Amino acid sequence: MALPTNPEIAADLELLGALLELDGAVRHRVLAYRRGAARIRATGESVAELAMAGTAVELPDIGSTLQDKIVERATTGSIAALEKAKKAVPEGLVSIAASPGLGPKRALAVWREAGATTVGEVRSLAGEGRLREVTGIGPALERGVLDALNAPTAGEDERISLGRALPVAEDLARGIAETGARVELAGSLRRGADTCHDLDIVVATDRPEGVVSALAAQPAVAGEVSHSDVRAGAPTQLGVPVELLMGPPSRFGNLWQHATGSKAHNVRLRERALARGLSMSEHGVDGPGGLVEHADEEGVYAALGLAWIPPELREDVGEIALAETGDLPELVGVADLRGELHAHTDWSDGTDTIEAMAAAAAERGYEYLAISDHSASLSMAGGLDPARVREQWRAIERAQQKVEIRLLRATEVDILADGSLDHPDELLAEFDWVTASVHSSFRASRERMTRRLIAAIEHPLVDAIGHPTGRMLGRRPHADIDLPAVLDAAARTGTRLEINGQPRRRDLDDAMARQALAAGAGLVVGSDAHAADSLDFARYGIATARRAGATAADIANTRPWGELAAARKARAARS
DNA sequence: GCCGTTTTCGGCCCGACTGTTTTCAGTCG
Repeated sequence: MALPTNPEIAADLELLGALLELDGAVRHRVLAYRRGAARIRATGESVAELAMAGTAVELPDIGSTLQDKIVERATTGSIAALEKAKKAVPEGLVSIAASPGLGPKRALAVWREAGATTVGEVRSLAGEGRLREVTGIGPALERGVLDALNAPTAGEDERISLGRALPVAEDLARGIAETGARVELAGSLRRGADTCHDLDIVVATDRPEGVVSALAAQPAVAGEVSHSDVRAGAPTQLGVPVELLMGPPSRFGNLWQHATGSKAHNVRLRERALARGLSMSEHGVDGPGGLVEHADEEGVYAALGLAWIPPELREDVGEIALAETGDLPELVGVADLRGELHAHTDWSDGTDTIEAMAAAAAERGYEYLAISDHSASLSMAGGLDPARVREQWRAIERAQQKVEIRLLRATEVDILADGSLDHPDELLAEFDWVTASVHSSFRASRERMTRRLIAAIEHPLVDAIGHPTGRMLGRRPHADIDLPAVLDAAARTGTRLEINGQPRRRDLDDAMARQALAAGAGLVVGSDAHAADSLDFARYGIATARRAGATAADIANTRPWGELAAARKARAARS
C-alpha cells in the first residue's frame, strides 16, 4: 500500500482538530493539531516515512501522539480517533464553521438548536429568516451569512498570483505616498508568497483622514472605502481587497512587522516575548519598563534578541533560531542576476524579436541572454526543428553584431514521454546552454515521471531542467514525482533545476527549492519570458529563491558567463 | 497535544472589530 502523502495526512489531522474543537476540546489541543498539520504540509520529506522510522517527532510541533496517529494512518489507512470524532459531531459542521461570520461556537449552536448539519441547510434557514433564532446570531449576521453563501465565489478562498497583485499594490502605494506619508507593502506581498487574498499596505502617518481620502482616489480602488483611525479597506479591480494599516511613525517598525506576518512567525515571536517577560503587538513591546515603540523593524527584532529577519523567511521555518545565532543566510537579490538563461522570441511562441529581447535584457543590466526557443514537438508553440535552429543561430549571429550583451545559442528542448530529448545529440552539443522541460503527459505515473526527469538530468548535454514539476497555480498540481530521487540526480550530475519565475508557475516552489539546496542540487532562476517586459518575471523567481533561503552562490545566473561556460566544459570532459 | 534560559507540569499570542448581549463572546487577521 502506498504511504499517504503529506497533504493527505495534514488534511486528516486538520479535520480531526476541527471536529475536536466543535466537540469542545481544550483550545490548545486543537491548536496543536492545526500546527502539526501545517508543519506536515510545509515539510519536504515524506512525513509518513519519517513516522514509520520513528523520527517524525524530531520535527517541531510533532510529538509522540501525532506520530502514532500518522503511523496508524499509514498502516491501516485510517485514524480511529478521527472516525470516533466523526460520530460525535457531524462532519458538515466543519464547513458551516468555516462560513464567514460563523465559527465553531455558532456552528455548534446552529446544529444543536436548528438541526442543520450542512451548509445548504444553513443557507435555507437564513433564507427563511430562521437562522436568527439561534443563540448568538441576530439579523445582521443572518444577512451576512446569506450574502456570503450566495456570492458567486462562495466557498472558495479567492486568491490571486503575486504577479497580478504586486504591480497593482505598488501603484496603490505610490499613489498614497503622494500624501507625503511613508507607505510600504506588507503581508504575503512582502513575503513574496505565491498568492495573496488581499493587498496589505502599511502607512506611517499622524493624519489618517488624508490617507483614507488618498486611497479612495486611487484608480485601482473599485468601491466604498470603509475605515477607522487605524485601518482602511476597499475592494479593488483585482477582485481582492486592499487593506491599509495606519499608525504614527514612532512605532512604524512595530506596525510593519505586525502586518508583514506570517501569522505563524508572529505567534512564535510573541511566545518568545512572553518567555522573556515581554508582550509584543503592533503598538510596541511592553515590558517592566513600560511600552517601548520602534520606528524600524530592526528595533523590534533586537528587543527580542534577534537579528532582523528578511520578510521572505518569516514563515516559521526555522528562521528565528537562525536569527538568534546570527546565522541567517545572505539572500540572493534581483540585483545579483547577471543574465537570463530562459527566454523566448518570435522564432517560437514569444512575441518579440531577438533584437528586442536583447535590448530589454541589456536595459536590465544583464551581461548575457540565452535565446531559448522551443523544440519541434511543441508544435502549437511553433517549436523549431534542427534546420530552423541552425537558421536561428545565423540570426543570433547577425543580432550579436549590433548589441553589446552576450547572446547565447540556447534551447528549451522538450523532454519526451520516454525521457529522450526532442533534439539530436549532435545538435544539442552545439548549443551554449540547454534547458530541458516537460510540456506533455503530466499525469504520467510517479514512477514514469520520475524516470523521465532523471533521464533528462543525467543527459550529459543538459544544463538545466525547466519548471521541473509542471505545476500551474490554480490549474494543475505538481506532477507526481519522487522529489528526493530527482534532487539526488541533480546534485550528482550538476544539472541545475530551474526556479521558473512566471507568476503562474513559481516552479520549483519554495519548499522544494529549500529541499534542493539541502540536497546539494544547483538552481537557476529563469523568467521564461515570452515578451520583453516579462524578463521582469525573474523577480518572482528570486522571491521563491529567497523564501527557500538561497544565497547568490546557489543560483547559476548570478555567475558571469565565462564561469558558467568553464564549468560546462569541465563537466563535459568528465562525462 | 506540544514543549522547556522559570517548567517533565502547567503553561500555551495579541488586538480590532462586530454584533450580540446586557457587560462581552466570537471571529478574524
